Amino acid sequence: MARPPRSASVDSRRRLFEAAAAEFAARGYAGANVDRIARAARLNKAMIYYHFKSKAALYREILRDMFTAVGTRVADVAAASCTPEDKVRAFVEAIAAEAEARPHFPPIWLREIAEGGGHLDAATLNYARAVVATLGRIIEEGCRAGRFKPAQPMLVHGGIIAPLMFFLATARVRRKMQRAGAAGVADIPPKVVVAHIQRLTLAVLEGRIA
Amino acid sequence: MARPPRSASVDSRRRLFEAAAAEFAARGYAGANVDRIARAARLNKAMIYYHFKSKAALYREILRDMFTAVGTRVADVAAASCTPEDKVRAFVEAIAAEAEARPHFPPIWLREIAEGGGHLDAATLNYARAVVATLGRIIEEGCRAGRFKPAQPMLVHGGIIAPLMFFLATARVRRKMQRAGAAGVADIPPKVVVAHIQRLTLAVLEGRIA
DNA sequence: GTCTATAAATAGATAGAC
DNA sequence: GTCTATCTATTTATAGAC
Repeated sequence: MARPPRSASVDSRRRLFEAAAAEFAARGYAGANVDRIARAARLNKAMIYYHFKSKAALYREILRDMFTAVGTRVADVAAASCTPEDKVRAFVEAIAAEAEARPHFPPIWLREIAEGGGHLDAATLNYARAVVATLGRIIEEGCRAGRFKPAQPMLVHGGIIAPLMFFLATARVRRKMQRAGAAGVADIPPKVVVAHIQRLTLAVLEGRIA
Repeated sequence: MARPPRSASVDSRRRLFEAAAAEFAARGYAGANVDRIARAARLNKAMIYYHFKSKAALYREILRDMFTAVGTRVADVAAASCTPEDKVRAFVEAIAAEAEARPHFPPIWLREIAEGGGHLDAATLNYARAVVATLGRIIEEGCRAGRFKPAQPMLVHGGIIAPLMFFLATARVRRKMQRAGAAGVADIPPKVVVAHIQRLTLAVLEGRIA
């Protein structure tokens, strides 16, 4: 006996959300086309305006989803009871995991950086801010424990997310370059990148790179 | 006695090029508006089509200018006669210098990454490829001299340009976050970032981060 | 070389039927 | 909730005068 089907609209809303995320990732906010989004979701334009207020509102919802997911996840990391070193590793791992769960995440994040955060409303900007602040607290804790040297949280944060987003977002271009003849450019598994960034970050925090 | 004025069109072409670079950096390819570009250059739309074939061709020319500038500059670095360590430092410095000379450079580069290099024609893609290859040769040289451990050129390259573009491109967002209350987020001078990345890269190549 | 005016296409948003 | 049809604004691109 089949379970009573949930309202079809819940599903169509989710399909539109997914399709929109993919479209915004591939073409950016301005380049995205609501008609194409609707068709990718096997629906039509009008349904976007039924479920969302506008193209801009739809985009903001995707941004909020992204940044709140990362924000709450790293907050959990900071609250855990383990060494500062493990928290740093978990911090990197957490961002990578959220990014891998959402393939559209890295391109959209990169674009928002390029845009100067023009599409971020105050609340979402706050979540982005909180991520850096969380890392700052982990660093402080490590300093108090005598394991880390003091460091600018923003500098460390950039050192983590920039290469992470770069490698996750460039998988496609790198394959393109590989086909064009560059050797050993494409086959760098995410695991390797994450491990590399974890080691790098700890080396910085422990003052081993001067 | 005034020098005979060069043809006015040379100047108007350059003005359009500059205005276009700024527009593409701020809004991306799709978000850019040829009318706005023309007005920013104190000219009109028709002049864009007089000097350039199309919006797409204009954009491609900006990309080519960017990547050829970096490509030839790092080629000089690799050809210099100095230690591999100094070449690595100069490599980072060279990219930073070209990026600082063109404020539109980091945002556009970030967007191209996000886009998967969709706007890069074969020739320009080749220049991007050449930059990585050049770094690869510097690494090899260091390995032969027994100073570097073998490393994936692409991994090292990403570790350089990702944080570099990130910090140069985020100056604006970071100021926005600072105004919203985050402390010590905005005031990281480019010099500090470059020095940090130079040390980081050398630590990786010398096998000091494992 | 530079301009105005306009053609032609595209895309965000809504009305209204079912 | 979902669709078709359409309105309206925007925008790339060109024609043609000066």
